[in-house]
Amino acid sequence: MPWSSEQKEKSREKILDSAIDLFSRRGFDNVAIGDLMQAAGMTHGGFYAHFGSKSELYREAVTLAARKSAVAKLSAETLSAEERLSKLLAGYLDISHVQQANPPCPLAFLATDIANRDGDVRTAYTQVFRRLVALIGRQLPNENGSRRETALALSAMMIGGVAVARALNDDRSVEQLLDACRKTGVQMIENSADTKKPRP
Amino acid sequence: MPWSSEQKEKSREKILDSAIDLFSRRGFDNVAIGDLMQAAGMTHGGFYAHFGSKSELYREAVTLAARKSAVAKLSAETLSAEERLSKLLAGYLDISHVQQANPPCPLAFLATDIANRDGDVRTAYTQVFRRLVALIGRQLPNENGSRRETALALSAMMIGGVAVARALNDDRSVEQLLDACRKTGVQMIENSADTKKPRP
DNA sequence: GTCTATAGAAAGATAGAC
DNA sequence: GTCTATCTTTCTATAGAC
Repeated sequence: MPWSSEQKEKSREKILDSAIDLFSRRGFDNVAIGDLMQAAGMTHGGFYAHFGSKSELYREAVTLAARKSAVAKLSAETLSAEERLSKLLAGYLDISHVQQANPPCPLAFLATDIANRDGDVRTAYTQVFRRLVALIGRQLPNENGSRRETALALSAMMIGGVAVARALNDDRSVEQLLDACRKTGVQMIENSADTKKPRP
Repeated sequence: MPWSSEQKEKSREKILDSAIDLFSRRGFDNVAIGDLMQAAGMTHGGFYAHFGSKSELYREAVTLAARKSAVAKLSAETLSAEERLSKLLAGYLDISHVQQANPPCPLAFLATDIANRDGDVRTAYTQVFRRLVALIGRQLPNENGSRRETALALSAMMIGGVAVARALNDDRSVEQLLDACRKTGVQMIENSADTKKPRP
């Protein structure tokens, strides 16, 4: 790649990184192109050399955020299924994730924000969600046919837990919520291992 | 109440109803005062005779939405604990709720939207969340000490399920997600009834 | 209390210099 | 490719007539 193109690619990545951070933190509407570009070390005029519109950037940012999130990193590590699930639960439902210390999961940080838009961003979100469900499903024990069901419900609880925690105004409630979701998540995984039979 | 004040109260309620509907549908930033007032049958100039600012209306709308939601209505009906829980799960995680056919639950529709703001709106959201958790907790069997834990996790799953469903672009995925959350919710309630003992 | 009109600010997108 | 400057639209909030 020639030097000029290499520089362009670097700028583009900087914009995307700023976008992931700022969109997650404030939502689509509360981030101006000027904010994004300033965070990327440029001025607002240069934006359109990289992206056709703010919405287009949003779509790309959602997809990239998923690839950069702690969840994705976990999928690369060599771990047993149990370990991976347990790390996923603990890491996702952690206060540091809620406070966006780690690269955030767009599913939780942008859920209702994306519901308010149309078109490509929602398709991107849907793909990211499907991937999370599939990842969780693969780690679950497969003694019965409810793996996908458990994976879906577990995903909803994790995403909901973090999304709600971010909206709450009270630190104690946040900790209790995260803790409850972690513990219940473990139980859901254990129950998924049992074959389904009527209770004694 | 004199007639004039009575009329004012009626207008105020119309604005609040429009606010609940439109904020839930589009989020805070994508609703203009003009939209709200038009939906309420007035023009934008009259808004400030009723509310000091758009944010103030948002706070009031969140609280009122909780009181008007299907969840609140359920708490008034005379039902057994099991029936109430089962109706709550089924009604909340229903496609008609996701599509906002019923009065929507602000916890699910506004979660990340509210996380992006500060101050009073988040306090209102926190209160509404606490009330949902308390309502669910009261219906759960109390054989062990995990009622609050289950109530928190169940709330997170319900809210997350609806919030994610709203963002998804694919009807089949939405139905599967809602179905999985309903079924898993029932299991969580059943497990909560068991005393906690090591599995055989 | 509700209307029309408007002030004032912000933001998305474009133009043109370098 | 990035800059500054600007066009244009949109929106919150206010002013003043009725």
